[in-house]
Amino acid sequence: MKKDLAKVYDPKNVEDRIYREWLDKKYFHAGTRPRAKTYTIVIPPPNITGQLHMGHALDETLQDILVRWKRMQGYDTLWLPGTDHASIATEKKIVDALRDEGTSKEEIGREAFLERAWQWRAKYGGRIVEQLKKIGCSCDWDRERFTLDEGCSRAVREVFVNLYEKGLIYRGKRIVNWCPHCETTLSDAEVEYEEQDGNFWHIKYPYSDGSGYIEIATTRPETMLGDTAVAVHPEDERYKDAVGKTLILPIVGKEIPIIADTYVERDFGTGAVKITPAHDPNDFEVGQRHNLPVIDVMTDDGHMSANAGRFAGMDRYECRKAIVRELEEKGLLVSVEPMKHNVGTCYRCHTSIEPRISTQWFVRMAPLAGPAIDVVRDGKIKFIPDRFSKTYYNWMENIRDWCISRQLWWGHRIPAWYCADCGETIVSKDDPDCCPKCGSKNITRDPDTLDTWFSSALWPFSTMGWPDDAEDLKRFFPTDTLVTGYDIIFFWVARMIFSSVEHTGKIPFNTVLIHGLVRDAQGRKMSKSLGNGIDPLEIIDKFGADALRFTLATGNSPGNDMRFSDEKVEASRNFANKIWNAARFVLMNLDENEPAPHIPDEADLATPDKWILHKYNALVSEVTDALDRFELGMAVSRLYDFIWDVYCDWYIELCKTRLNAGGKAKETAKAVLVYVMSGMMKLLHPFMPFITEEIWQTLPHSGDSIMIADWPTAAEDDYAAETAEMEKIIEAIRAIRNRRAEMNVKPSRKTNVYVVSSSADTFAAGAEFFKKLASAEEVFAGEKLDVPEGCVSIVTPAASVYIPLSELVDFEAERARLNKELASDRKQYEGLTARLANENFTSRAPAQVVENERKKDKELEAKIAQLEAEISKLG
RNA sequence: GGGAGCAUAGCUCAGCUGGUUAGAGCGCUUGCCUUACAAGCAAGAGGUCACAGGUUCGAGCCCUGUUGUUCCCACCA
Repeated sequence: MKKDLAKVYDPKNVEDRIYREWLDKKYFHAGTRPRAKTYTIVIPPPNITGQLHMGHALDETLQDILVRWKRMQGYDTLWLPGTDHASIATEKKIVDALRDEGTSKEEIGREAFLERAWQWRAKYGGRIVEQLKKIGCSCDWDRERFTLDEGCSRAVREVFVNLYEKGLIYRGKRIVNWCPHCETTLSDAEVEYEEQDGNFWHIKYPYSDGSGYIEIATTRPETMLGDTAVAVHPEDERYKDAVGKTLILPIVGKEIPIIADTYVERDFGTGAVKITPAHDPNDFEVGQRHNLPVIDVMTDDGHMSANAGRFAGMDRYECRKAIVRELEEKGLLVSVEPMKHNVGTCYRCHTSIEPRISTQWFVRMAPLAGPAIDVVRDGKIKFIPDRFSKTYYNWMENIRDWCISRQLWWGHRIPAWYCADCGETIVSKDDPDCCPKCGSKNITRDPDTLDTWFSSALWPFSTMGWPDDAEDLKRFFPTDTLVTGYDIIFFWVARMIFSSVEHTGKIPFNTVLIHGLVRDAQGRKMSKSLGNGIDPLEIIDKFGADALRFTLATGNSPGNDMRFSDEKVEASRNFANKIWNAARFVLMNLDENEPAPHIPDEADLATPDKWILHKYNALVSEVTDALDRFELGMAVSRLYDFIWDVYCDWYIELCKTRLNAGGKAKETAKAVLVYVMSGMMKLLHPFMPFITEEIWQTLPHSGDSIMIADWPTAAEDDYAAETAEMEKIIEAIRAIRNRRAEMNVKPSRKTNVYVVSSSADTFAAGAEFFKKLASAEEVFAGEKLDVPEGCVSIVTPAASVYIPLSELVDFEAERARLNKELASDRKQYEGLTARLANENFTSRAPAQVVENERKKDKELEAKIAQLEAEISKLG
């Protein structure tokens, strides 16, 4: 047995070695307990472009805690890992690389481009996986998946074709969110709104007949090049006679009608709205109602198109300036009103979105949303905390059709072909070689790919072999817990739910554990642009993975953000070190060939043993209950308190005398120390896997790894009486220390201790503890006792304690102190007595509560009597 | 415009279904190198639980309102 452990715990000597052992022994592998119940988590697949950031670290830590805990409870546990192809982000990396090489994706062509992307994935896609391993993730790496691998791709195609055949996927011309930088559409969820300073330009639109003008206001003057009408409210008195007349569109010079539509708000702006059907969703609808022409004045990359006439080729913002300048020159600009407004931006590159007419593929959401709402409403899927179900309902109930086609190459290519001869659209699971309608070979495949989130939406079942009736799917699907941040509910969680319900007829998971964001020490979001991100790997390097995990688990309550700072990790590191040293202490008292952890014969147990076992049993149920409720932060802080305050600060100290004494007493103390320490390590293992394994392996143990050890179960004990006795002693020791500290008595100065108490036997039996922990020379205990003159008196509910320090006693101060304590106790006693006299309280409060109050009342009564006696002794 | 969260010690936060005198970490004060640990030990100071009402025998916790703050959704050009 290895006992010469270093004084300071060094994670670097431990973590990688232990992780490798776990891997070698295949402990992460699922499916090895065929008769056990399953517990399954699928990882939220990190992007292959990604570097592990603090958000991942939190997310993975929480998942690993759950998975390790369930594994120890005997479940056949699967944590399925994998990565996401992240179409936009990855494509951008490749495009950038090509640009640096002086070429472009168009130049090298689709096939070569995809080859590059796969190379890129091979090179960098594994990086994040290695980083997950550093934090100790117990994923089943044999089942690692990728959203663009063969199986996932087959599922995507199956789903697309099924939905198309059911009429739930359609192709249509709609206003979409267009990112001019990424040059693709985005779904509504992928647009982030930012408040920006802008202007409200008021412009004159003259009547064609020369009878004056209508004033309109716009925040995007460049779009006027695509105006095809001006709309007013049908009941607006001001424009009653204008409807039906025409205006001359300034700069363009073309005639446009004035139409009436209830969409217009009379009270806003001038009450007249320019209608640009190609660049605004509302205008598009107005245009549909009034059969207006649709003129797209922009290009894919945010420049003005040929439809913009002489402005063609100009950047959209340059064009805006040019238009305003020209309006001003022509005297058509009435005013410029500065205003803040929300501008939609691309969630990847934060370029302003251009609403734009386009023919795209959409998922019809209304029929999918209903059943997806029901499974949450019926309690089949639970959000933790529950308030996020409201967020979910709100989104699902108001959802619009989902634009799923992307003008990208890296992704799942849409399985649709168009026949050049008859115009047929062919959507098929297998690539067709001719048009099934007219037989023409002249068919071309849609060039677009699908939204990345379309494939992630299938993740819980596409990774397990669906649509086949695969073994894993049968055994591990539906999964159990999904752990993710609240920022991703719409993108992913909601879409997994409706996809799974639609395609498998089952819920994808029963519980969604939502966590918040990890912020910096000032509470700011960690971001690249702010440069305030903290690299988890650096933290691991500096403090160890266990310390990082402990910090993330401790600071976290479901759904809430947390602040991260080095100081917090330091505290966690110190805790790891504390455990390490406690283990060192236990180990240095052990002999060769100690038996495996066990509880000694009850007859041999000393009071502190029964006390710690009683508290340990309570701990086991508290920790397990907290985990059952997904209160991981609660569970881990209970462990922290027990290990540090109960086991280290008290139990170890209480054992020292017996350990020195040797013999049977030592054997018993050792056994209980080992038993409780081993149990604590098991309870802590999900949170701090490395150090607990290292210590568990060093302690006597049975089995090969703490990872597959049995999760402790709380034993029934009847040690309540001994526990109460021990607490009396501890209380008295604390009181003595307190008095000595107040009087500045050095620990090295020993004094006799006299304890007068009705529980004198308890204190007599605890004499060794007073000697060891309260600087006692000799301990005298009795129900009545001859106490020397000139003692300091210390009153606890259970005892009056006297220590002869006459020369140090300031009798005036002593009297004042006792009186102060008496006053405070009396006040409390009166409150209690009043409460107990209240019929309303005694009859309505639970019996247990009343009982506790009575007990407390009696204790206080006794203590007050003692204090009064002491005061009168002082004269 | 709609919805949600937060407000507890100097700082960061716990406080589980309402039940003694509200806790922790960090910081601060005092004393200790007590043969596991100075990344430690012992003791201590510090809070009218944002504010105002209400329900209750009892409220940090439940209800109503107010203030401050953060976030999400919607997007009147």
